[in-house]
Amino acid sequence: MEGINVKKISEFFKTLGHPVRLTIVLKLLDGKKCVSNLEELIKARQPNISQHLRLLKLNEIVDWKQEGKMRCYFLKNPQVVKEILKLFKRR
Amino acid sequence: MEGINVKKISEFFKTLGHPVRLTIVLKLLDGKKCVSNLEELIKARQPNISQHLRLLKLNEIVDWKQEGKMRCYFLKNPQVVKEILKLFKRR
DNA sequence: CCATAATATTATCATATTCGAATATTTTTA
DNA sequence: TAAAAATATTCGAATATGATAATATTATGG
Repeated sequence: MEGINVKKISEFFKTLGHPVRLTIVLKLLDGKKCVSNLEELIKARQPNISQHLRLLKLNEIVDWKQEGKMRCYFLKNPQVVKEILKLFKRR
Repeated sequence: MEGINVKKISEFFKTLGHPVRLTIVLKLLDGKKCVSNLEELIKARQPNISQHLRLLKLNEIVDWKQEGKMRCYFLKNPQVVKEILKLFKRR
């Protein structure tokens, strides 16, 4: 409890604590996707998706790489996301 | 992704995504505590702590039992909390 | 270099969350 | 049963967050 950065951890959870952001993360479990892919998969507008992606990036949940004219986002650690979701089911 | 209740999962994370609530959860890892205990351990006022405990209860993260004149809160599944925190470190 | 496709940023408004103060409720004990 | 201790609830103001529209930026192909 002493060496623990409560602020950082709670921000991490807060980041996952929004339905659109969580949906993005779940979609990315299938593999990397560029913004326009996500736009088709999620009921949200492009600027909104970009805003959420920004937060996911800030919290080190996703990263991206440029591919042609598209920016493709992917999970930094898919395994951790999978296991967190598994734990949720046992909560 | 189909059988997944995005709303419920994101609310679960959102609940953990507040520094005071996360602190409460971390304190409860040491064992059950009544509200006045938590009041001593956390820099927040009693009504505020009760408000956060209410959310933690609604999201099935904690439960309580009456002990004398005190209401003692405990984690419903400490093991899951421990493992989620462990995963955070590997994120 | 220019046009365009793809994505990001900003400003703004609406809504949600949070905290404190005041008050209510509940439980126990005198 | 009345008082006191412990906790919960309600309300309001301040702040934070979210979505949209409008605009800006960036990268690539021509």
